Amino acid sequence: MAVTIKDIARKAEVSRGTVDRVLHNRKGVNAEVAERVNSIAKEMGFSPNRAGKVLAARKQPIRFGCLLPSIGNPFFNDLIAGIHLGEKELADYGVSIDVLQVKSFDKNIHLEAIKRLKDNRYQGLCITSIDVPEVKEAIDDIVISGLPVITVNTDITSTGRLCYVGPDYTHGGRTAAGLLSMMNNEEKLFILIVTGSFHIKGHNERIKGFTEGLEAHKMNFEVVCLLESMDDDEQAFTLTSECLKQNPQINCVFIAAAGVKGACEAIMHLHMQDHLKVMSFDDIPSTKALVKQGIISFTLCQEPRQQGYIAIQKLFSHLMSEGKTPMEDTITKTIIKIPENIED
Amino acid sequence: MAVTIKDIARKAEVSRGTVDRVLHNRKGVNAEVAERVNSIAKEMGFSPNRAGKVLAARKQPIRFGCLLPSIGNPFFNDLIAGIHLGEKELADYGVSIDVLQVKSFDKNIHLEAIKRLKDNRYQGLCITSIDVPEVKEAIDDIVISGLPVITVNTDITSTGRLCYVGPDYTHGGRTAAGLLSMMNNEEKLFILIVTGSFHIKGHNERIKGFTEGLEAHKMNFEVVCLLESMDDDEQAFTLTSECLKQNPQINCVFIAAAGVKGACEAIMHLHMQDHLKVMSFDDIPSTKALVKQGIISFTLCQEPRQQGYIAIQKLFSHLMSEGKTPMEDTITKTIIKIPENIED
DNA sequence: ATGAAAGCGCTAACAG
DNA sequence: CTGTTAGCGCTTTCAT
Repeated sequence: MAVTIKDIARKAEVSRGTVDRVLHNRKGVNAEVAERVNSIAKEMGFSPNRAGKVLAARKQPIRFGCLLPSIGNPFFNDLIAGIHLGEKELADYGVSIDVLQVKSFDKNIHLEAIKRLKDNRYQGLCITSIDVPEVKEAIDDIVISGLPVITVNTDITSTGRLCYVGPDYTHGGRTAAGLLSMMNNEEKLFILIVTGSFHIKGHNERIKGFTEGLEAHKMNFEVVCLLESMDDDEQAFTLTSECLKQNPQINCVFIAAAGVKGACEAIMHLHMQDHLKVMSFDDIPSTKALVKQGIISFTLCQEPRQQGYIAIQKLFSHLMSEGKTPMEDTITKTIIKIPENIED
Repeated sequence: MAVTIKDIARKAEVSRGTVDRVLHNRKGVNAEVAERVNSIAKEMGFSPNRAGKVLAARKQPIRFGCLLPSIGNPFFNDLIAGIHLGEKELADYGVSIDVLQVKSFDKNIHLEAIKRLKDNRYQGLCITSIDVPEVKEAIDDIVISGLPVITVNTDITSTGRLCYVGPDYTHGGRTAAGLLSMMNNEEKLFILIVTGSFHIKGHNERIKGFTEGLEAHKMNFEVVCLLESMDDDEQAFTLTSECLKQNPQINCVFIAAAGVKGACEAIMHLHMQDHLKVMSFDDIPSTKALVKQGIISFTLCQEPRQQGYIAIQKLFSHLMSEGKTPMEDTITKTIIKIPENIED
């Protein structure tokens, strides 16, 4: 049977209340007593019982807040589903979650949203934002005020955030290169890269991983064009169409971000799908359909649902352990999807 | 705030004890009262609070038993790790787990092990066994006695088991065919299939999925040999060596079960690795190494860790909800692993 | 500064 | 047949 607060109290010859005070570093305990209780607790290997904590805490339910740039971006649907799964599983423990959705990556919108979350007195935050100095400052501000913050999907580096939960973008790019190298029969690759934005680190890392991977495999390749779709399908359609027309030698399209549907429509419009190997990321419904149709050879996913779910679980764990256990980053897997396993 | 037993008691004008009795279908309650309480509970949307249940149940800790044919089969290491992860997460709720490991698939050994589990008064069982009549009977026997049973990794069909947690073997084979079709440049495939046992359904389903998948892709192929390794590396080595020597036209090896290392050693011995596409299942350490070396083109994994973890979580959920929520099967994903993402 | 007691939701034991 | 009570581990409040 696990050791409880009562056991410690008995051994230390104090009351349960005192033990509780010591364990939470609350003021008003004699230093010697505190020392004694602490060492006994450690010695006995005490770890608080979740069920007990949760039950006692029911009077003040736990609330988490999330910030996601998810408006107009179906990728986040699965991530949000993961968040809600976590909420459901923790409902018995009094946890409820608010998701604040914003549109795109405008710095001021994000700063304002973060401020709103801060003012809303949550017990924990879960944030996908942009890695710029102002946001970093805002995050650190929150962390200093004692509120735990987990970054999701996109890290915000060098801040006091608890941990990061999300993909390794470079790894995704490298995996695409690895698969492509297995599929290619020594003919030279003329590659069109369609990225989302030159200013988003994850997109750049995917491209870097991809080209580095091709080099590592000693592939004979040339990047013919590098287009910026601004994660917009129309933009992707227009730019891809033009590029393909002007560069008929292209035999491979690497879509590093959103705009998958637009780029693929351009390809289909020009009836080039049979002569092109197309790779993409994520599996939003339109991408799924394109994989099933065989337009896209494969798409790489990075467990969006798990990202949301794990982030919530970690916030809760952190609260339960009062931050005494260090939090490690969780890097989600790179999942290869082809027509056969896209529905998994 | 969620509705509690107390709320129901007040509304039904009975005591909490009575409500508890009704909710657990215990004898000794006036039929009319029971009816009233039940309808009020339903109406108010009552669902028992886990934390409360768990705390109250601490006097009689929960014990689960598992049966795995894991001795000498490293595949099960990850599955066991998943079981222990579940145990760790539920430790606060008084859950502990015994894993009974047996060697191979001998019917009598399994029957005896199942008997031992039954006699051991667990609150739930998690079983990987063989789908034969005697085992079915033994399982049904246990289920009838009121003990929930979940089948893991290999289903035991048409029994009263709660649900199955594990892969879809056919799907795995079909995915292998899909990937192979993407990698192949129209030359005819001469295929050697190395299976584990002709009597294990999962192995047969993988082969069926594979050949059906190749047909669906209109691949030009011929199965030259079909070998039975008995999941043994030495056996696999010997048979594969002979077959490859006698059939030099073979350019593709499909390893449907264990024996991966043996088969690959035969290939390397004959220096044929550069002329063969090799596919396998699972990612035990030796298989991982072979993928990284490039001997195996890809290996397909079916989330062994998740299988163990989910099975335990489901058993616990079932206990917590007193079996009032129906349990659905969980089919694990088919994960494609190539050198770049094998460590994920 | 510390102890005592109540209560979170649920179940089990006892009392009628 | 049903109500009452105690207690699981923990936190909080009140009393000392």
